[in-house]
Amino acid sequence: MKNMTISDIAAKAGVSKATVSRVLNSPEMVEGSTREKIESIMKEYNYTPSATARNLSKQVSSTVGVIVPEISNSFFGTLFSGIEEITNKNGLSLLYCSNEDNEKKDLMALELMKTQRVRGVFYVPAVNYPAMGKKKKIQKELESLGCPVICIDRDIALPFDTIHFDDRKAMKNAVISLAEAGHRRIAVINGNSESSVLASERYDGYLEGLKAVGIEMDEAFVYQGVYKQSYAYLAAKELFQKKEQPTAVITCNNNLGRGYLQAAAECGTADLYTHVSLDKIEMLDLLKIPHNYIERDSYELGKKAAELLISRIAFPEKRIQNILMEAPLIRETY
Amino acid sequence: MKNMTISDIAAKAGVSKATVSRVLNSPEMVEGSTREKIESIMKEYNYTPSATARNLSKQVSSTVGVIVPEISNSFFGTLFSGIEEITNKNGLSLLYCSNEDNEKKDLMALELMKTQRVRGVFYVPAVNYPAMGKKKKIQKELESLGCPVICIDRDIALPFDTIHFDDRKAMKNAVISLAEAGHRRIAVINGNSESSVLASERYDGYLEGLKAVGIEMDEAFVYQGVYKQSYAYLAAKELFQKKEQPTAVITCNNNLGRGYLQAAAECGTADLYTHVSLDKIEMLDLLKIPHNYIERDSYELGKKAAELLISRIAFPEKRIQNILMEAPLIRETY
DNA sequence: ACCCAAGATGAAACCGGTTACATCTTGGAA
DNA sequence: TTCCAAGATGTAACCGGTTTCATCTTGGGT
Repeated sequence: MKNMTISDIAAKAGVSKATVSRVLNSPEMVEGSTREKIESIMKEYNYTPSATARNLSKQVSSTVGVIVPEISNSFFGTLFSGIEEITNKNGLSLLYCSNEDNEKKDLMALELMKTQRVRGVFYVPAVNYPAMGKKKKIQKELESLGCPVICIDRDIALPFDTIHFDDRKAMKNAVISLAEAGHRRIAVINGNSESSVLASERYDGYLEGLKAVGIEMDEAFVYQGVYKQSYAYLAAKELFQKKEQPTAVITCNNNLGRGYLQAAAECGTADLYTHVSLDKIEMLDLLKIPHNYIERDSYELGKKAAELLISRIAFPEKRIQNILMEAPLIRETY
Repeated sequence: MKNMTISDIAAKAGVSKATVSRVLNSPEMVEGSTREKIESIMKEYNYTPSATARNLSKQVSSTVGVIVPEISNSFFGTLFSGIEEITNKNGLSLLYCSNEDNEKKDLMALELMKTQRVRGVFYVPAVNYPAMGKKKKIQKELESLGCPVICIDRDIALPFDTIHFDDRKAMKNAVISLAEAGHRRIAVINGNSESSVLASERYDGYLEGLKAVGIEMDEAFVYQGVYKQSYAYLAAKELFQKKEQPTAVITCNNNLGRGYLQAAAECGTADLYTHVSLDKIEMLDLLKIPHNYIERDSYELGKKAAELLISRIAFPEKRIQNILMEAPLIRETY
């Protein structure tokens, strides 16, 4: 059964399509009996206006785009839910595209958003942006979108609104807290801080923490690779072999935390080190396994990001905002 | 900077918009030098055609819809990724909407898909469909979408393509396997089988299993409530209090499995019963905690579902398909 | 009774593409 | 040389809405 059009409805009601359009958009302009007649015909034929046509005609879209690395990662899944809660309330639908933490996909995702002429974009940039040339390209692409962009979780220092957690501060706090508990040899397992702003923020926080408590950085305790479980697994295994051992370890995202736990469980040394994980790791609380972590509430992040976009759409000229969210340290084992 | 239109490009190139449209859609129809000129102008001004206009004009959309209960549940997050892999390859973008396992939201989601005039819909129905009236309404709504619909994970017996796991068989197998290992008192924690096809399939599988091995069903061992962690937690606590105890328990989705584990961990009785979980529970493998589960590969489910939609779009008249996927039992503790 | 403003509705242009059809070239066959 | 088919391009209608502007009623003030 083909979809009805506004002309079909107009014909059945014996009015012009302008009138039908009015009952859709400003019903108060249409005289009572006419409106009722049109409404009943719309109901009878189950008519729903086409967003495509409406968007084209109005020159604005009713959908916003979301670009994240991978939705199956619970951090981003939850972020996405938070975004949805707010956009839904504002009558915006969500167009999803992953970038798989990969620059090429990232550009394709932006291209998609552009052809779709979305109203705004939530953008978690692919994690690595080494060369400045790449960054300029992304910036150009973002600007040519012609719509507001909210950079989430990763501040790639572009002239757009951003919102993310204060990872640097959280890392610093974690180090200080560990030091206060007597730890002097604190290892860290992180992503690559030379190619990722995210990783370098975290690393800087680590260094600041060490400095604050007067501990000299020991390269043997610093692992910076990729944000993958497998990398942390290998790093942990290597740590376990060292002649001089750390007494604490900080893992810098949920995948890395899982990799560390995997290695620890395999060696039966789960509590060899005091472990602080950036991002809570699921199931540990249920299993009553004590767990220290830096809590980043990604649902809240999503909600805040969505509110930021809504306000940006309403006030396009307002100056750029950079929102920093607190990520508290939750201590259970030391 | 406003977006360029096809007319702008045509004007700059000194040709008609038809010609520009041709270099976009069938470049071979355009003479070499003309095409190159147009292409270079498009590149220079970073022109990207509007999908909105194209969709309206072509009378087909390039996006497909996905309706799932909640994306933050890893089962659905992974399902979504699987869908994306295939739709991406086929040049389709994804419009997301959650239904929160709630009928009202479900109808709103379908309405959204209709106004967006999507090319097809992946639909995981809200879990409960008690009254036949509600079902008819959903069916009417689905039909009025005017596009292919793939019902995923939950077969609500409507005339659309479906794909889901053979939960009934998997449950039956699990019971038989437990019985063969000597278990006679096998409890089950499930959703409400009177209001959900999903839950009733699982319950029926459980009953078939009992029957196959000649065990009489004992109501004291059957818990059917809602698919929430908190429900399984309470159910498990209650089981633990019983004078006559089961020796094994089957939990019928990942939330219920988690709730059971939570209760068990709290009582320090993690291995009091042999536990089989429908759906693998994350982290247990990493932590080297042995775990029996019915494995449902939701990434694969998503890919298969997407292939089904692609083929349905290509062959609208092909007869309806109902695909059943195997869900193997993974045994580790008995 | 007259006039005008306000209210209801319609006509038509427009949004940015696609496409059927018309027109104009051009080159090769006869 | 003539003629026609094939190839290149343009014209204009169309997709399904929205919106400006014009037209037509109607009722109240004087």
